[in-house]
Amino acid sequence: MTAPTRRERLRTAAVSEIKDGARRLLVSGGPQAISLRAIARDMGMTAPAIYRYFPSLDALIVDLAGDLLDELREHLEAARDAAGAAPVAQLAATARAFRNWSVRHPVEFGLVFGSLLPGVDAFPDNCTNDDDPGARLGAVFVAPLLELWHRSPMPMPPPAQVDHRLAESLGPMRERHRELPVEVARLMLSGWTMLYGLVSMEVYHQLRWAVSDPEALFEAELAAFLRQLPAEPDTGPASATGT
Amino acid sequence: MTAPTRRERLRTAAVSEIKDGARRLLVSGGPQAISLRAIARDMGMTAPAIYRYFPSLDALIVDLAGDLLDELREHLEAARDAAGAAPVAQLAATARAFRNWSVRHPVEFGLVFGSLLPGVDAFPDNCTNDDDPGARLGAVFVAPLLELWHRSPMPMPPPAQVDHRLAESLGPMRERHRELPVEVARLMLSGWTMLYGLVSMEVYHQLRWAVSDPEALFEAELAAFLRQLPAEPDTGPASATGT
DNA sequence: TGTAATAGTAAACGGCGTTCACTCATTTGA
DNA sequence: TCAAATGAGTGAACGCCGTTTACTATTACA
Repeated sequence: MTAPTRRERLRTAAVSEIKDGARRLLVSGGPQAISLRAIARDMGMTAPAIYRYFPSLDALIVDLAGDLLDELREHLEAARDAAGAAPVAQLAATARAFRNWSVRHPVEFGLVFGSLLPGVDAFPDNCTNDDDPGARLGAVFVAPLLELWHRSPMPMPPPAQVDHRLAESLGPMRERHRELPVEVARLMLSGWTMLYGLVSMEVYHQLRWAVSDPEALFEAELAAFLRQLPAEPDTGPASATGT
Repeated sequence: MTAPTRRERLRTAAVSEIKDGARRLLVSGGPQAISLRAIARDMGMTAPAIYRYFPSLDALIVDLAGDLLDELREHLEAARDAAGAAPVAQLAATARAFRNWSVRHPVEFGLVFGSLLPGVDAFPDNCTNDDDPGARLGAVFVAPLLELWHRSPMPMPPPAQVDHRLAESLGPMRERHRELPVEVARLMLSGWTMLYGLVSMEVYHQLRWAVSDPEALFEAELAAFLRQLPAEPDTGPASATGT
């Protein structure tokens, strides 16, 4: 069970070579440019050979999208872990990392988050599945917010102020993260919406009519969001979110 | 100059028949399903004939996207005009109309706002061109906000609180709408980002992990945004935003 | 009435996803 | 050890696709 057989090694190597080729095509020519024949050509193979590894082109693209999502999540987690123990600093670092990756990988961003994937309804309707792109990324943001809440739950708006209908609607999220207060859930979703919207518009060049420096807008909105959070109690002398 | 010639009538009829076919294919099978051959087949023609009307498939799709954007804008303007004269009610109606159209036309939404269009960098980089999708829609929201400001400019945060770098970055937007105060610009962008992000995620099914009733979240965020605005001074007896 | 522009066709080129029948090397098990 | 089974890869073919080219009617106009 431990050592992969020779066949298995070759197989995984082929799979990743296929995905590498697909990503290269994606980056250079957009999602439309991904073609089995081109991938096979780059590998010195014929197109039907790829069907030994993926049942269809769409399946390959969905698989690639999943990999990209993992890559993004690891990027975020690395930034969070490098930001120290203060939840607010972690949140800021994660948000900045999300923007950085997206701006640097616009086509990949479009594949993961943009429109409904080529194969009609791609990312499945698993309401309660961890494979959801939003869910897996959301979790990275939920953790620091939740810790912040545990440290000083005061300054959040009281539950009564959260609309009853909204509170009921937050069910799926609070099932996933047990003991997540409604106010924290609402705050998290509000911040995530802002982040997602801002980065989407920047990546798709839909902010150029309004703003010449998208990073300035991003930093302003990020600061406005962090201002809603309680100050950290025990971080020590200078809680630099700095620069 | 006034009456279009017979040829012109036939031509515009053919153009709109082509676009109708393209949209039908778009709705039923996504952007990938739009093909010149299928359109021509539906029209009882051959594919090359379409080249008399559009220089390429990509050009046709870009043109269609422009039409969809106009349709959306007219939908918003109709909702705004039906909401009475109160700017806050107009804003609320416009935002709800944006969500309604998008949810009812998810594929069209994806074509207009999603990812970078099929033909690489589709919507051109006209920083100062009115054809920008964000710009044309943004204008619908700017007007009521600006009028609200003129009625009672008090409750906005003072200009000093708006970051200097952000203020400079808002140049393009403020050139387009003359005499638009920085605070109003910032508030408008903040609301538009929220609206765009929320609707995008709902349309692309990226909220299902968190929320069972997206409309509840939408209404909550909309209410939170409107709460930032000053109360209207002179609307009369009951300024019902109601139902 | 004759000429120029216009709308359309048929055929062809190259590219695409996918299927099918086939070969060949590798692994497996008696 | 040797035969059977499995896996990887090929080549040909089918039916799509966008686009170009040469060609034919039809319409508009002077």
